[in-house]
Amino acid sequence: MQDQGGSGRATIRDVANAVGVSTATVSKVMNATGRVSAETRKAVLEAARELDFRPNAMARALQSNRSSSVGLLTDDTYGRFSLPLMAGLTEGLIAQGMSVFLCVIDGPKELGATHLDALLQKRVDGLIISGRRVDRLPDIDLTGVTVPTVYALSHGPADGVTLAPDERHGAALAVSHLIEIGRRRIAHVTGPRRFRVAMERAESWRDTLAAEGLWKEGEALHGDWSQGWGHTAAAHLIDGRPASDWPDAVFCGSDQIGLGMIDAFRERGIDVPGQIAVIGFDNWQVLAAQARPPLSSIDMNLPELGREVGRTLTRMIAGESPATGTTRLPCTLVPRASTIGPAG
Amino acid sequence: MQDQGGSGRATIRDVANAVGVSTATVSKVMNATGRVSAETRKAVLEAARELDFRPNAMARALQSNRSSSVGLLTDDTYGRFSLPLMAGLTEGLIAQGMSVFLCVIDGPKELGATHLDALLQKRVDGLIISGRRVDRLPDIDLTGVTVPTVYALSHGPADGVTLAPDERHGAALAVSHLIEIGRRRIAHVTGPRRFRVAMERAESWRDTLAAEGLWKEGEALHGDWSQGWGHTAAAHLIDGRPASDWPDAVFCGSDQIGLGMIDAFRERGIDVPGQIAVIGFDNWQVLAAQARPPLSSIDMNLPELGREVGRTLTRMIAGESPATGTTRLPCTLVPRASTIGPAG
DNA sequence: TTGAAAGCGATACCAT
DNA sequence: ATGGTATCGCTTTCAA
Repeated sequence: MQDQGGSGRATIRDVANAVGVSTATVSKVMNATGRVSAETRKAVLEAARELDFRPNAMARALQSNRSSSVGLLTDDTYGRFSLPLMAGLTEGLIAQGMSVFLCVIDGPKELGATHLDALLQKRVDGLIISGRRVDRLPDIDLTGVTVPTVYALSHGPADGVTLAPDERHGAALAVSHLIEIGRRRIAHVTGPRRFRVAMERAESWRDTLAAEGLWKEGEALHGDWSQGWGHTAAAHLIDGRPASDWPDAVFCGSDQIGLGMIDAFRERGIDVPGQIAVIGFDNWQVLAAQARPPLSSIDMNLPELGREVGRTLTRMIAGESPATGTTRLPCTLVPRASTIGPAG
Repeated sequence: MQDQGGSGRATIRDVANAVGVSTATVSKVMNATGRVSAETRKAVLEAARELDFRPNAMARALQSNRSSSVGLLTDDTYGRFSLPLMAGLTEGLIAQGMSVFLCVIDGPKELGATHLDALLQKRVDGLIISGRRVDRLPDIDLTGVTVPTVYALSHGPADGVTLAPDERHGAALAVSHLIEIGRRRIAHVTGPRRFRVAMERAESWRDTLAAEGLWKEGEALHGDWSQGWGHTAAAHLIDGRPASDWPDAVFCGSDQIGLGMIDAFRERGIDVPGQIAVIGFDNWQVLAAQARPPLSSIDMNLPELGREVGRTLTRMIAGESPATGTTRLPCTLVPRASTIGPAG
């Protein structure tokens, strides 16, 4: 009593029979290809609706050699970076009828191979490789894979196509912002040296300061990405030093570090941003907006990156060859009270 | 020079030709069905490997009427709950060659319909519906859809199959833990009343306390899920009251609330857990583990939930009819310093 | 043990 | 403007 019309199980032949035409004609109507009389078209359309006809994508794929689906391989179990990216990705691709297979390959090495094999059997039109660690690729062997592939966030091989946020631009945005609000002694506290993004942001911090001829003593402070490290680093910068030696702003490599920093300053009765302004990176809403004071940050525009990945992959599938190497997408400054104060 | 053998584009006929047998025989070998001589089998297997033959899943699907893929519809752009669930889901399903289409339908209402249509055209064998708001379903019209469907996290219709964490169990775990460490005046600060999970956790808090004959004054404090609310609620509980009126523990409806709480206590010089123990909910690692002190919490075991969703859906696809209504999966207590102190 | 042939559902070419 | 038919790659009887 639930299957009026067989819901979605009707074939093109059912429609053809219902109208009294051939399957070829129905196909033409459904794809708006070839000449069909207005009358026939209307009848076919009506029957299709009536029967809840939905063309079988498998059959179509078999015939056209295009599956209208792509695979996304990621080792990001946590999703802080992946999901916003996926949101943009699926949004961009669905417009062209493309669906995205998600494969989370956080686990034994063979898991990646298994997923990849499944995707290849399903004849995905394209592949996206994205990693949790922005600098290290998920562990998959792509040897011999001829499917168009885009690397997102994590960096693919030199002859591959990679899309990633413009880390240097983001860092420059942060530092320029601090300079604009009048800060001159801008410290940098960030993640491990082995992270490519940490080095890129640090370089950009240094370059931007140098371009303005500002405070150049001291180096970037490298630790992990955590709140705890922010806290510790703040102590390094402040404790046992005269206030005249303090920075008047800190650019942090992650929002978590920024939070720890703010925390430590508060404990010491240092006003943020009055005495020291703080800006983070990632614009991890739920953290940054909830901080006290709310933490200014740099947004990597991951959804937009995802959309761009979709566009690029689509073009590759269509036969184009986008620039190899890494294409950088701009970041955005999100000012909050930790730099501009409560007044705005 | 990269396509030795045409990488993954070889057909069953290519293999058959290479060996000098029929496609039927190759098929039998590949599927371990029918009788084939050991000799032939070996030759076929070898040729298949040689040619990097990968059966075309589209053709197989067309023939078997099974696509070996399922669709996951979610409106969780943020991913805090979705991704751990997906990780478990894909892990559980890939073992059976099943891949998961991810559809993020956070956007205009028609987006859901578009995605659903794409999935139906692709003849997914099953559907998973999961929401950001645990109590409200993503906005999709499933009328007339006959594909096996499982609801995860968010609750489906009464005659549907839903899998969700056992909120009451989780809350009971938290409260029992507090009681075990000797607390007797256990407050509860949680999210909005309109959230089903908020009400369930609050009820369980009340019931567990009542069962022990403990402090029953006061009601659960409902606000939003944020750190800010935790901070405010702490003020309610503490400010202007004699210390003898203070709770000696607070069970928080989210880790964020717990963080705000800890923060407020610290500002007031109240020792956690010395004077007041705090426990959160969600076990959002990156927040809870980084808190000062690290926040005890309740883990909803989302990856396991995902695996179970996979199993259930598989059974439904196989024709079984699992119990309708909601099946609850147990939570786990994750004790940290905010309840048991630094010593352990 | 092996193979020939009929589909699965849709598309596209070529007639009509 | 329509329709017959071969075809996509694989599975599955049914014969041989």
